[in-house]
Amino acid sequence: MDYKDTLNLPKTNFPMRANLPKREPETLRHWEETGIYDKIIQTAQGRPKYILHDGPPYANGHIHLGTALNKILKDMIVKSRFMAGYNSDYVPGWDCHGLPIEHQVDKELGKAKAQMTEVEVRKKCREYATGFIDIQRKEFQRLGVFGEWQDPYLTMNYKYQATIVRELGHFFESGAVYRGKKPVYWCSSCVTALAEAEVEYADSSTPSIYVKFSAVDDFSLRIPELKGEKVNVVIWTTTPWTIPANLAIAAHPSERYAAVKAGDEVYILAQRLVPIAMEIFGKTDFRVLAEFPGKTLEGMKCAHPIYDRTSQLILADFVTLDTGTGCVHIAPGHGQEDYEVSRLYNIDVYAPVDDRGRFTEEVDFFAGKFVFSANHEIIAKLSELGALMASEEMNHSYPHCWRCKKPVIFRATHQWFISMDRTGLRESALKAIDTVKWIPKWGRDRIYGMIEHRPDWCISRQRSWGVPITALRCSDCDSVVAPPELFEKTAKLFEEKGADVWFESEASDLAPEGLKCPKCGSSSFIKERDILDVWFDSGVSWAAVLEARQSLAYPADMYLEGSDQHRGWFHSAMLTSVGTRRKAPYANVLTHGFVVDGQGKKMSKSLGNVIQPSQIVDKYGADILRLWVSAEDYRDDIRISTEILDRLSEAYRRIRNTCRFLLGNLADFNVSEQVPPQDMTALDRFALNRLNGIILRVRKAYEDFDFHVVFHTLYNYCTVDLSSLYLDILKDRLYVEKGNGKLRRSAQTALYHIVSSLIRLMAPVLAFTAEEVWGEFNSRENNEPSVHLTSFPETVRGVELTDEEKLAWTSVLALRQEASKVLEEARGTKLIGSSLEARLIVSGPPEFIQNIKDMEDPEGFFIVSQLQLNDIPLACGSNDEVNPLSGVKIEVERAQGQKCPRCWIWSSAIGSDSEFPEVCPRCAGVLKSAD
RNA sequence: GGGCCUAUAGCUCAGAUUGGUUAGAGCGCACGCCUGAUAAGCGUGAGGUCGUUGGUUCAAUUCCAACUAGGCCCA
Repeated sequence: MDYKDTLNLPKTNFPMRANLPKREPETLRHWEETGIYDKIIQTAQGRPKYILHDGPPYANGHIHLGTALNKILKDMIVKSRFMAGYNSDYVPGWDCHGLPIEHQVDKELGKAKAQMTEVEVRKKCREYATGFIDIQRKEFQRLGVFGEWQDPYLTMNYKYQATIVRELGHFFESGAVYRGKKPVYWCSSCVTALAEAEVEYADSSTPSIYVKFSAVDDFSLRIPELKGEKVNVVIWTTTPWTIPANLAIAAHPSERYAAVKAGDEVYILAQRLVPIAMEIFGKTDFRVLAEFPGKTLEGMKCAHPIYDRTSQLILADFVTLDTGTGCVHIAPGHGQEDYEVSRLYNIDVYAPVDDRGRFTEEVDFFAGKFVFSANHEIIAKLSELGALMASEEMNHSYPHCWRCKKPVIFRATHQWFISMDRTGLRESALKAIDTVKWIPKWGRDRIYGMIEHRPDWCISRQRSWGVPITALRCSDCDSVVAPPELFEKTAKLFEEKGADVWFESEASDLAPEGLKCPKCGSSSFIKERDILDVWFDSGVSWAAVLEARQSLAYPADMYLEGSDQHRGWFHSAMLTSVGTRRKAPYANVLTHGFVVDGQGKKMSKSLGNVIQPSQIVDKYGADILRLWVSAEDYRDDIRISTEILDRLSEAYRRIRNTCRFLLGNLADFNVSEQVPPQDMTALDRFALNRLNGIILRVRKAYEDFDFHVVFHTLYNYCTVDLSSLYLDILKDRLYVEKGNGKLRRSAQTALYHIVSSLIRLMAPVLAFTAEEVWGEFNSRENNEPSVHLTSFPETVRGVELTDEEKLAWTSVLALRQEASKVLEEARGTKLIGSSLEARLIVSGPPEFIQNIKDMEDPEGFFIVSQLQLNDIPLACGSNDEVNPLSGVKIEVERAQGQKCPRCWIWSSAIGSDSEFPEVCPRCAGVLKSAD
């Protein structure tokens, strides 16, 4: 007869194959229909808060793996904090203003834009952003991310825009904001400022000239060899038209410079470049009078070659000696580096060029001339004045306008700044940095260095799509008029009508009643047309979101973004918060690395190694993507490849199948049938003791945000502790023993705790699968409708082990491992196939053997049919602490008797029961009791 | 070019809080077993000059430096 039907084999509806791409959307629908997130919020009422504040992704394009990684990490934190007993409401957000969107809209509009008003363009931008918010929201939700998706924060929301203006007002009020000049890319054909992203580099031919600046100061005071000589400093430039704006010459502080005499003049230039330069100048007969470090030159003055003013010598680290003379022509109004170094020396930002790229009236000889066409005239003038040492044409990469493709210029224009030092912002920010916990801790050094060295924050942009800098200027005296009432009035208007109102209204309508210029008393104003840097928008989210929403709190417990945000959002949030609230907006900052390919290279279209989240979700499922996020140590850059995903799929299947096996063996188990710990078998208690270790370890890992520890711990638990050890041993008892017998119920009690804990421990990572397992596990009990409403498991009580018991398990486990090697040898010689065909003979020291004798079912533990134990006194007399198996010998024989057709264990006692003569006594007993 | 970071088996991770005997785990791979978790389960085995080169030391994969490769941010 077939005894299979008399066994208690696993039974479950939980499918082995996940088919995640198909099943996950169903789960999502279920979550939506049951309002899972609302329930989470309700459940969390009254709990202590743990606020993870979302850094807003930019509302442009689809999500990529980096944003997916970021959102999944956040979700794992939010879910795990909820399960650890916190109220962790998550409000996702989007960054909506800014150039990339305006840029896209520009492209779509093409020439039509010229006919449109600013407000019309802004409307298009708003529509564009809204479209992508909807797309990204769906994409994020598909990943199983929970949050207030129906009420996210958007930087373009009217209320948010109002907050931006209010916070800006606070900066104005504090005196930190000023209007100054700064060079920007400027297209004189489009008559507009350009951002870095709007500039394309193309090869271009320009004149390159060497110009001498004759000394005004007496250089021999510092370099005695120059006594009585006619000294010149020689510069090199590829933009002759900036010579009229020259105000300084920069040398490298530590490089060596030489004073070279050729003919009756002395030329100063970098020592290393002397031979090349002299050849270019056509001077074959020269000698070096002196050599000195660049810093010797600091503060000396030369005469401007054309105009009646001086040009001072300064020092700058950016000076290189690849080309030119090592003496760099500095026009503070026409170059980024020139500008920065000039500020250190308090040199004016001078840019005598108008919007159309023409020299202004103040420029003698060239006024009204377009700068590029003035190049040759300037060269001619220099030559005429004897200042030109050499001139040649040169090909190099030069910035061009992305729209009209014409070469652009660098030109100082009026900009708004937040001063880093006027109100002590830098100092306060640096102090606040040390009140924050940076994870990993090098994050602190990184942001500290940036804030320590950053220039004043230029907050103005000459664009349409953003929040305007709502300041006025006096029409009569040009003073800035920006009192608190103005910001409060505009904020109120914005709340109601949005920031468009600034563009639609006249200055007179925007100015508060009775406003007068504090300088001249005029009441006629011009409104500022610049908009704010979008970093200011997202930077103040702590005010617009954390302070504004009841369910949240300021400062946040955590900001979590990629490591690039030390320069970005962490930075702007810190400055805005310190600037107006005097403290950091976050208590912890966690950073993750970037997603790179299997070789550690960054993903790029040109390398063709880009993987989209949707590809992974469609092929493997979101849970595999989530498993990937959890498996990798995100503090470094994290790799992704098909091999990695395939490995993870294997891991996923193992975890899933372990759950399936557990569920299958609990099919006939009811919680009311639990066996109390003291009545459980020793093996089951041992298993629960292991489970407790896992629970503690995993909970700690969640607390520390060590998700890869969560993954490795749970995965190893499934494979090592459960599948290959405990569950393998347990099969005999579960299948063969009496269905409702104590031995079987003891095992099931353990399995119940295990699966119940496992599901909850994995829920923050495997959000979909855990829910699926929960549905099957909980179908009889109907406690919580969702695993995501439960809490992390507590450790099981009453299964503690004494030190002696622990030691005994260690030695018995070591023996089991060794036994499997011996069994494998026997398998190799065809002595046995299945281990149940074996009889194991273990010989060893009496105390060691006693450990085995004390076991309740030693044969079952080794999964063999018979076990023979022999005491042999210890030869050397001492216990070996390191190796519990010293002096132990294991042998294998074929098991005696016959194979019981029911339990497959070999026994000599088959046939001893007259009623069931085919089976072993144990099975006979079980079969009888079943009747 | 500057700042910060990373580098352990094919893959994902441990590890040496204070340098010290054969550097661990799981997966994958190879081979075998089982066919009562079966598009599953079990076992055994082979894989690493701990990125490279120097230095400190009796001793370094572990400390230091340089270099190489890679990443982020600047220029």
